[in-house]
Amino acid sequence: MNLETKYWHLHNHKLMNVLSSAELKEICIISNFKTAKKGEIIYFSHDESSRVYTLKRGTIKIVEIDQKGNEIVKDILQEGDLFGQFTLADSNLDEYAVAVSDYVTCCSFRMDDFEKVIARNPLLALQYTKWVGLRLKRMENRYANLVFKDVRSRFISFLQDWTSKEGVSSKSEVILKNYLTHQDIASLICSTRQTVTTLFNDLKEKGILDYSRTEIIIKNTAALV
Amino acid sequence: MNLETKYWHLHNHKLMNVLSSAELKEICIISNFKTAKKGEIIYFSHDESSRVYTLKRGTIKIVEIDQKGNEIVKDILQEGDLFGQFTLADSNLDEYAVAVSDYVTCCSFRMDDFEKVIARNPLLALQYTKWVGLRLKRMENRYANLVFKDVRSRFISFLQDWTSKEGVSSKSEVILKNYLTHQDIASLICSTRQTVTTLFNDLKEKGILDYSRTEIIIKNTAALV
DNA sequence: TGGTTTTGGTCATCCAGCCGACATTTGTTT
DNA sequence: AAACAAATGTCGGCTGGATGACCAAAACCA
Repeated sequence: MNLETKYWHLHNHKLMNVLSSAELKEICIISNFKTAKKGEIIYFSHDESSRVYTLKRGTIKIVEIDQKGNEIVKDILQEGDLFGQFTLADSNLDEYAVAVSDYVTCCSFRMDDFEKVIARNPLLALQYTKWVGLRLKRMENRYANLVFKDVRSRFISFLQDWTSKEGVSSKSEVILKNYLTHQDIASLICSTRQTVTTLFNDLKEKGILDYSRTEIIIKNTAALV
Repeated sequence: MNLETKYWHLHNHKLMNVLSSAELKEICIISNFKTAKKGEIIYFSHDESSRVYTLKRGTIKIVEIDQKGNEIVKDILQEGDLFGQFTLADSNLDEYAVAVSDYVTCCSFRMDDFEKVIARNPLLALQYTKWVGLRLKRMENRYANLVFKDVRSRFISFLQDWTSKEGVSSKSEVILKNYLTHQDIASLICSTRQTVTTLFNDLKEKGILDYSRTEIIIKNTAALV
């Protein structure tokens, strides 16, 4: 089982199990709910004091900005994921979260409160620690990808990951609901819009996939190597 | 205070404080001590079951290897740092640790045992999570650096970080004990040996620094921008 | 329904920095 | 001290993929 898959399982089961315990409900009373439509900004790291968010529904992207205003899409998150100041450490990088789908719902609470609950609940602490550890591993993976692989390989691993997470099999094909623009994908794999477009068309010509603005159909999963 | 500095303080004070508590001593009884000379490999991620190491003395480098055998220097660690399987999650990347200085001493314990202690000591868990969180932030920083900055800027930030961590002021200069080869530095900033050499000589010509195999003298800290 | 914005498609240009190749210097071994 | 190994210097050629420019197609909106 690869790392991404593990991550998926973990955040969807283990952490959420603990998070839905009585202790967490206590937090959720003091928590805020927020809803957003496509394109709306849900959170901006400089706006407020440390908060953690859980994504209840929908898809969002986390965008990171450096001092000079350059942006990269750092992550695409789905139901069950955590975001915000969850590392308990602040940084010199800003980030914000934007709704990518409609009907995004999330719930947030103050890190202080979360910390208190953690301090009283060792199992949650352990779970949470593991969760942060996985995030670190994921990041290390991305870093290694960027260092070792060329754009084409990064693009293909990206498609593979995406497929294994959200792909829906149908006959011999796998279908992905596409809520990302070429620009988004480019940013995730650290490339440019134009290059991503070219790669898509290249794979299309080779009969490996088909795509439109709304969906991506992987026709030949095996050839995606 | 910048991220690197915070990290420095944290790992040198907060975590170590907790780690030296009674609970940790308990772990340390079942722990192994290891010593190594320059060039010796201390740990290899595939060799053994999950262990965590604390570096008691000396300097080591962590080298990461991907499936194809490519290597990058992931980190340079000093006294007080943790390494090994500390994320509680395994990965598809291998890594090993090599002594960079002589007289490296470290102590290791099984992750299982550490987990047990964490499960009984929520405060330690919190502290530990913060520590992992900092590592994550550091990694995110490196990633952003790689994406946004060119080699020259990365080289310069590297020197700045190094200086702020280990620089010794003397008159108007700052002296760094140099235990890294150009190859090591290249790998840390994701470049090549040749480029690093060129950059060193460029800064030397501009009167910003002087260097030999044993030390680096930053003559003009301000110009290092 | 027509105009405006966003996204996708294609191409020619260009350059940072990698790569290979080789020389020189420093350190280490026997 | 000779022989060897490791680290540093230097250079020219080469290329992946960024950049900018411009157009076409969808999607959105008034």
